[in-house]
Amino acid sequence: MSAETGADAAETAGRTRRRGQALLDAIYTAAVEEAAAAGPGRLTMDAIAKRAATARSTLYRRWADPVDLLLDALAALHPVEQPAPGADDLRGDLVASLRLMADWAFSPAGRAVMAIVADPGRDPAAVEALFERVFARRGGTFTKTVLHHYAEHGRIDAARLTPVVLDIGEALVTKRMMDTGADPGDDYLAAIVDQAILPAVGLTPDTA
Amino acid sequence: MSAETGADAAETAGRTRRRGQALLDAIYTAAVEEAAAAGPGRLTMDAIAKRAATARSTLYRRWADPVDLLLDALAALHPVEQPAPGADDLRGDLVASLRLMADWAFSPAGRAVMAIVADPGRDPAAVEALFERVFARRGGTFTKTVLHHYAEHGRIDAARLTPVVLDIGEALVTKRMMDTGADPGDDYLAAIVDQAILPAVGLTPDTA
DNA sequence: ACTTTAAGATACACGACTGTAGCTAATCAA
DNA sequence: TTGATTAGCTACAGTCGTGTATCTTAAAGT
Repeated sequence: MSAETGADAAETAGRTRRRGQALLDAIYTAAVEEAAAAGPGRLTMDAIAKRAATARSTLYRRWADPVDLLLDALAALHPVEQPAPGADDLRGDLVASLRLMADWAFSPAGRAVMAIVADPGRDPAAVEALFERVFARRGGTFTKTVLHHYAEHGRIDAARLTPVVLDIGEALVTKRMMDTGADPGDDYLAAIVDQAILPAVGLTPDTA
Repeated sequence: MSAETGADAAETAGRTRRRGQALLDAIYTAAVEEAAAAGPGRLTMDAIAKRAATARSTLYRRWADPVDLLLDALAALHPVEQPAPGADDLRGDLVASLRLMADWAFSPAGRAVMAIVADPGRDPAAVEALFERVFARRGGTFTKTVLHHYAEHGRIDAARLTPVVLDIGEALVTKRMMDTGADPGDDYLAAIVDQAILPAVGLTPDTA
């Protein structure tokens, strides 16, 4: 008495029993997808468990509440790709870094993060934990990495790389996504670089 | 048989009966405050009714669900103050318009709107309705009003007032609020104007 | 092989919110 | 004053999520 007529047992769920990392990965993925789909405000242990095809008790053994779980998930998931400023192409590298950011922001993880930080009822401690655990290990923000690289090579004035300037690209991409709900196209990213970032660092698109 | 020993009846609630606009105002205020406190994801008819000191059935007579109610509330509430570009002070007017925006964004209505547009599980139709009903009647965004005013007076090149440039100020204020959770100080608003907006329209803080 | 661990599957009482219904009495318009 | 409207109250069944507590049996470790 084992297999028989049972349904096709979608991807071995139910008959085999996951443990350790495989189980964690499934739970983390489920948590982030659930957060991206419903928003952290509507995130429940129940929904995560269902999506991960596990039992609620399994979740309660490790985490006290859904947000706790979600923070672990965001920290554990594959880190965001890093911009790699390469050739002598400041403008191109900036556009590419914004492309990376937009792709990430549009992923389940990015949408979950955005919803967390925009949540009015957010727990300040949770946001702080999020920044520390998810972003701390990263060198910095997307355009920041690129801008600092070119500042070190003397292409732009390091004195102009203030916190405000380093935020321009990310801020505009974020706002665009909140306004339209869609991924900004490459044309828009290029416009951000040409019309906002480059002027702020004292360059024109031609001289970049 | 009327007053008797009843509790002090906080601000006549319970003994008098509100109708029409007075009741609507109370409900709208409660809805926005509730949304700002809990986030639209956690917004319930029950909580709104409790906060407005009315009965759920009163709400269900008019609205089908909490978001429906919230959209009406945001549309009905006092519109956002308009920036009034005045003297020949572009920089000062820009800072003032960002101050207006920050104050609004930090109000219950602003936080509710921010949470709605950042909600991953948001209903696109709701967001569209929000923009149409709440923002359409306004001339435009905060810095946009100011920038167009000075463009008409020849102070800045109208060709540079692209959608991206018109969004810079609002985007940076929004991001700052999401990052810190606090109202950006006037110093930061001035930095946004000096380091991001003015360079983008082709001016330096001195020439503004 | 045997033992230990813990995933998975129940079941349970509890609370919160839902949507509907019915009643009463306050408010308004005639 | 009279009648129509409807705010405010109460109750209800139903659903969903919560934590906790079992029990079984796979999947490790020895």
